[in-house]
This record gives sequence, C-alpha cells and structure tokens, in this order.
Amino acid sequence: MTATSSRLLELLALLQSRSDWRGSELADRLEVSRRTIRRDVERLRELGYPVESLTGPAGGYRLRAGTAMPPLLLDDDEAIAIAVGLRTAARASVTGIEETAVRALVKLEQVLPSHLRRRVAALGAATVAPPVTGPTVDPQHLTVIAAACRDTECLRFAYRSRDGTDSRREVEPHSLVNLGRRWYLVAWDRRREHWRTFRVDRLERPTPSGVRFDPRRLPTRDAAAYVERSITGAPVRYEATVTLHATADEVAARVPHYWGTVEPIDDSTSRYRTGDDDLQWLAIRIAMLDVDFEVHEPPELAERLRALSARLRRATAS
Amino acid sequence: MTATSSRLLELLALLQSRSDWRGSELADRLEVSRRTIRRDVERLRELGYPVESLTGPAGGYRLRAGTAMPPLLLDDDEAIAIAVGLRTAARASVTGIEETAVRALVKLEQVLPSHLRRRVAALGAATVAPPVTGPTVDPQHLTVIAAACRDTECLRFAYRSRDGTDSRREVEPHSLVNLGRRWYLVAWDRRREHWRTFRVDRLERPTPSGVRFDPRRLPTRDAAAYVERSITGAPVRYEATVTLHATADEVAARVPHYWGTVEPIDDSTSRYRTGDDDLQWLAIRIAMLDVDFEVHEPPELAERLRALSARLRRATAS
DNA sequence: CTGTTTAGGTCAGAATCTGGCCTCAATTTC
DNA sequence: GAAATTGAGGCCAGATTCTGACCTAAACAG
Repeated sequence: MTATSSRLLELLALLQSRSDWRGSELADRLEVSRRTIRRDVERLRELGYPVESLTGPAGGYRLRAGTAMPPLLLDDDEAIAIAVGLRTAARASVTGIEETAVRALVKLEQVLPSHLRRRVAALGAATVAPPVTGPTVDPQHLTVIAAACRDTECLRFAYRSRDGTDSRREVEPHSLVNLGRRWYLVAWDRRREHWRTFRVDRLERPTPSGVRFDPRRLPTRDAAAYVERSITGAPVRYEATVTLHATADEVAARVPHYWGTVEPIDDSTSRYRTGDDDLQWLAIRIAMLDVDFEVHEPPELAERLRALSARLRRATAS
Repeated sequence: MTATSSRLLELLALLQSRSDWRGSELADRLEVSRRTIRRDVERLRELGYPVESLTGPAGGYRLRAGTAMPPLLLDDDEAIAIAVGLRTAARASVTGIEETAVRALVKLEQVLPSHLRRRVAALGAATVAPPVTGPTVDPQHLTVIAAACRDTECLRFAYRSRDGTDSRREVEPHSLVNLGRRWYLVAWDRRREHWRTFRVDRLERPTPSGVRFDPRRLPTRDAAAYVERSITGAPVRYEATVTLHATADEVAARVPHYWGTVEPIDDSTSRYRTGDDDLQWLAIRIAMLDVDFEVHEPPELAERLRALSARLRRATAS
C-alpha cells in the first residue's frame, strides 16, 4: 500500500502548497481517477485534517486549519528557512521559547538532507543575533547537546571553567536550560560522579560518545531550578533607572516590553527602568532610544556611558 | 486504508521524536505485530526516508537524514517555535531568506490550529527584532499578502503614500519583495490600472477580497528588479569607513560578516567598512564594537556620533 | 558461546483499493 | 429561471494489498 500512502502525502503536500484545487486538477497530478481523489479527501478528513470543499464552478478543495497539526511537507528552501529561523529563535534568549526551538531544531536536523545542511551552515554564520556583546553559543553545539539529552547518550567535550582551566569531560546529559541570556547544560559528570551545570558557551567539540545510559533523577525537581540554585555566584546584575526627555507613549512604541518599563513623569518626560547582566549592552540599549535622557542608577552605568561618550568624542575629533 | 497510512505517519512521528527505537517498542505503540513494523519500515524506505537499523542487542531503528525532506510531524510547542522563528527570520532582513521564510510561514499558518495561532500571536509581540529604528512590518500583514499572491486573490488595504495622503486600494498582488531592510508588495492597481509597488509598512488592514484574478505578466523580468527600478528616489545610503584600535582578528570574531568588512592595517589597528540606510543604526553598530576608533567617512556619521557623544555627556552630567 | 535483535521468505484469509457508473445537491453563469 | 459545472457518496466487481503466524538466517554484545 505504498502507493496509497504516498499519494495521500502528496495530496497533502499539494493542498499545503496552494489553497485552492479542483478535483480534476488533483486527479491529473496524482494520476488517479476523480473518484479516488474524493476518497482520498475523505481519508484525510478521517485522519483529522479538515479539507473544505465547495461545489459548483469555482468550487474545489482547500485545506483548513484544524485542531491538530498535520505533517508539514516542506520544499528545500522552506526547510532551510525554518532551520535558520529556529537557530535565531534559539539564541534570541528572550521570548521564552528557546528550549522548544532547540527541540524542534533537533528534530529537523535529524532528517535534514546533507545538501540542505550545508546551505543552512553557510547561512548560519549570517544569523541575526542581538548585538554581539558577550560570548555567543554555537547553535550546532545546542543541537548536538539536545539530541544527546533526548537520546540519553553520553557526551564528551572540552570545558574551560570559570577560572580558565581546561579539562575533558564525559557526562550523562540531562537537559539544556536557557536562563537569562545564557545556555546551561545540566549533566552528571561521570568521572567526578556528581551533578554539574556547564555553560554551553564555554564548552567545545561536544560529541556523542555512542554510549547509552539510564537516566538518573535530578536532586532538584526541575533542571531550571537546579541551574538557578547552582549559579550561587550570581551573575552581576544591573538595574537601571533613567529619565527620558520624551513622553511615555513615544518611548513605549519603540521599546519591546521585555526591555523594561516606561512610566510617564509629566508631559515631556518619562521614567524608564530596565536591567541586564551586561553593562555594555545595557548602555547601548539606552543610547539606542535616540532621545535625551539622564542616568540615575546604577553608577557603573553612568561610568560606562561617560567612557562611551569620551570614546565617541575621540573618534570624531579629527 | 486509513489504518495503514495513518500508522505510517505515526511511525514517522515516533522516529522523529527520538532517535532509537526497537522493533518491539514500535509494535507495542502502534498495536501491530513486529512483522508489520518490519514491513512498515520497508515501506518508509521505499518512500525515500532512510531508516537505519542495527541488529543485535542495543539494535533498533533510527531515522537518518536522506536526500529528500520527509514530512515534519510537529507537536504543538514545536509548531509554535517554528512560527515564531520564521517571523523573526522574515523581519530580520539581512540573511537573504526572508521571502522563503514568509512562504513557509504562510504554509504553516494555513494549517495552524487556532489555539496555537493565539499562542503565536501572544508571543509575536515579544519577538526579537534588530533594534527598533525605522518603521516595522507586521508579520501578520506579510503572511496575508503572501497568501494572496500565492492564491491569485485580490487584496484590499488602506495605504498611506509617501506624501502622507491616505487611500483605499484594491490590487491584484503579484509578489512580495524584500529589499534592503524593507518589504514591498508588487501589484496591479485595479482602479488606476497600472503596476505599482507598495511599502508594506505603510499599508493597513490588508484583507483578501475573495475575488480571484488571472495572473498578469510583469513588465520587468522579475519582481525584485521592478521594485529596484521603481524606487528611483533611491533610499539614502551611507558607506562608512573607520579605523579601529584593535586587530582585525579580534574584531572579525565579534562582527557578523554581513555587517561589513574588516582588514588589518598594522598590529594594533584595522580598517572597518560598513554601510546602512539608517544612520542611527549605523552609529550604534559601530559604537557597539567596544573598541576605540576614528571615523573617516561619511561626514554625516561623524556628525551623528558627535551628537550622540554630547547626549551621553549630558545624560551623565549630574 | 548464548541470547537478543533485525531481515525477509512464504502462506492463507481477510480487508481494502480502484475505476466506473449512477443519482443527488450546491452553486455559478448566462 | 435554466444550463453547466463541481463535489458527495452509494454500489459493484475485480484486482491488489495487508496482516499475522511461522520459520530460517544473519549480525552483534557480553
């Protein structure tokens, strides 16, 4: 019954590639009778994919949105666009879907034909990341690690710890966690025999070793909590308060809401509160608003802005 | 034969969700005999999806990357991640896959169940866009327009032209073009009876009118060329040249290559060339490099940086 | 070497598929 | 209002395919 199944998939692909099809067109494309097309449509409906139909001239079939996701039939370019899109979503670190994005990416990369993989890699270098301050994570690393977590397969990699010493690790990966603007791997270190979190931007050449392991239970309920707890040397965090010489509405229209809050002070000024681990990025973000402002907190930010101001003056001195 | 086809899809879904499965597991899940599983695997192989198998204990089935994209079977969260990822890819306007991303997005949104659509919309507000300078495009508009182009369906919308006058338009959409950092719709204006390009960020409430049309031939070979030609009042473009007080290697590691070129001058300085339509964004990007520098070209950029410097000094005066 | 796992041939009965034919209903166009 | 077009679906007959059971072979891990 390869014929019927593959024809159904083809039919689904056709219905996804354009929205309106008449029965006779479909019959020609799939080289079966119109009666069979009607039956195939019926089958798709049974499978839960709602195919709408209209009678009369200008009638035809159309695939509607249903209650379940149908299999997506993508052409090469679309697959690439999705892979690239997921990569950026994975490293965006701000919308709250990074972990799912990585999971989807793993699924896609598992079946991505090699010629497409090459094209994605070529484009990968060009992904739009939020301005590059601080270390970045290789999306390739993320998918390798996530696949190992999913398949309970041991992982080897080189790691540079906070104090700069390098070491080879062999771990049983448990999960990938995205916290703040960083990725962490929670894993059981096989040599040292205890749980650890690794920063993904500090590890290199992660490779699945091929060895399977039985999943262990984390001491904490959930991996994110474990990471949170284990980062006791909490990353420095700066909370900024500035007065903007613009109305709250003007500013709000230009500031994504996750970048802080804006409240009106009077008709021409407003207060902007925002925070970040990264002082440089914080400074840039505020400078980018393109309105006059005054910094109140923190002093480090004022200092950084003064330095930036001086640098810009020097840069344009000639 | 709904049973066989849906079982094949389910099998594909299982193989995509994890990498290693033994025959007996699959047989249990799908409630058929192991012999049937073997036959199903054979069928998948016939369909072109390479299923690897290993004998012996620790053996099993595994879906490899083949030469064609298999249908992607996504769970809800993954579908959302893809939708969000594609939206950012579509508005990234820099990697060169925006148009394909929109096409894939249209395909996905066509079948995206409504409860997922709502979740995507909720997340949509929080997408990471490159810093917000200049008008932004609503990704929803893009998909509506792209769907109309695909389905040769007339489109109505409100348009604010360059000089600020509003009008209602009814057009036969031809294609969506991404040029520079903007989106354009190339369409035949039905009232005025000629070809036009519309900036997508200037149009509102695009709605398919339900009327089909016969595709017309563009006077130009290709839509992108038409847009390029019709934007005679070419957007201002700034080419910047700066000297950085850092080695080319240091800088290159932090600058995506599409943001310009870096060439070494000597052991401690390098030359950076980059360009953009948007002076503000250009200035920010250079300031963001976090190294000392000198601006040579263009004078407008130097001017802008001086202004920024002054603004930062004022901001931290207290 | 032993146990486990996939590969695949064969068989027989059951189930399904396909195309053709027909009638009916909906809708557009003239 | 009538004609033409398009989908819905019942029915039939012949051909095809599917499934589970049983069996042997081959590969592999410990």
